[in-house]
Amino acid sequence: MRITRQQTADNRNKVVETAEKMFREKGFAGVAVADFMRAAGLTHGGFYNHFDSKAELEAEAVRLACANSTARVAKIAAIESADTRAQAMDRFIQGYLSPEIRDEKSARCSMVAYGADMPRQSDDARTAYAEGLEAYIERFAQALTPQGGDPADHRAEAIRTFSSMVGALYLARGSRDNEALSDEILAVMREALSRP
Amino acid sequence: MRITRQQTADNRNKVVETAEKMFREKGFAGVAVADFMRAAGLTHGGFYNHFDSKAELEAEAVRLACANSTARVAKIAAIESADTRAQAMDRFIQGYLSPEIRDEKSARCSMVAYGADMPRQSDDARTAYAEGLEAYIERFAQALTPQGGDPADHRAEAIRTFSSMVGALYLARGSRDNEALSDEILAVMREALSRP
DNA sequence: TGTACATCAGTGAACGCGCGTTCACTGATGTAC
DNA sequence: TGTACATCAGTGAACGCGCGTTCACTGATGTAC
Repeated sequence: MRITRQQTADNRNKVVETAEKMFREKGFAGVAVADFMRAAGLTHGGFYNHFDSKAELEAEAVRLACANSTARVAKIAAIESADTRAQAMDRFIQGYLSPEIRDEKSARCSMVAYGADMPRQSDDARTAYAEGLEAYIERFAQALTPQGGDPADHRAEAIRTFSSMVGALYLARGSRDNEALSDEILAVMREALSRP
Repeated sequence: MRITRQQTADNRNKVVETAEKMFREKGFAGVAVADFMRAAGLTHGGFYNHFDSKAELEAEAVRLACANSTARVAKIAAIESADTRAQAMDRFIQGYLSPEIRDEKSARCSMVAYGADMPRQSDDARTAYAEGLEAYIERFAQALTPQGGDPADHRAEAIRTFSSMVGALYLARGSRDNEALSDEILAVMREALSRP
């Protein structure tokens, strides 16, 4: 039963978006082709009309996830007023380190979600991650730059800040069984990174 | 062919140690029972004389890895002279953030190696990780404490420092395809965390 | 201390399951005229 | 615009492989006497 070109394109997007979210929750190996196809409202056989292999989709999922994360920071970087921008950035960082974000099943941050698997992923996926991180840090630096400043001067600050955030969220997510410790890590880092 | 009790115990240890190292390189799912048994010089059938399941071994691997990592920091914390201790800690941190450690196939730091998989591991493994991290941070705080100081006062500093280290190593390992970026992240954090 | 038997760690074939991928088929869309 | 046929996305059964786990067997060690 052939469908319209539009429907075909929509289906493909739906598959990528659905799989991407599931990968962030259960990892690449934890989600079968049949799983995300079913979740996208399709059957597994048709997958290969859109992709050569599951690995190809995984790379595309990384690209999409990085683009989404970068877009979120870019939105902050685009704020005109330096004060408003700094406030938005502070909210972003404090939110990033909140128990709510930690407790989401699908790791919200693509860099946290996918970093661990990169050494075992395809060249394509690894390149997507590395390029995505570069773009992300660049936007992050812009978002941290005061009115009229040069983002290049704030790149090291972006790296320091974002590394701390990633490490804290990573450890907090990994040690959720010890709630006191996990909460403590987040609280210490929220305080350390709060921008008064 | 029955073997001596000593040999039995040795074999079991060999299996745990071998598997633990392989898990850090390829992840739990990336190493089959037959793989690590062969690497340990045995055949796969005998595995179940020592463990109920692969999951049980995974939990034991996490326990061992955390104990090893904590022991390394404990060794520094045990140094009497505050100056020597501070120097050792500085070397440890600078080494942790070196390209050499990043480029090792098996992530050296247990917390980095296993954190990402914890949300999908058994209760047993998750508890081992969470308890291991608590012990690690406690030792880390001791190692950072100057002569006669109270480690409790340095716990927040330990969390800040270690979170930064973990985030930087994690991102650097994930973005190795972009060598300039990966090196830059490590360099920025070595500088930020150097203790003059 | 010596003997006879029970124990049990190691072996490797086999089982069953899940997964990625293939394939023949369907039928509505897209296109040539 | 209407008709006839080709295309191709979707379907679901089937294939082949790898993996965790089981099992019958082996034979040296451990133990009871």
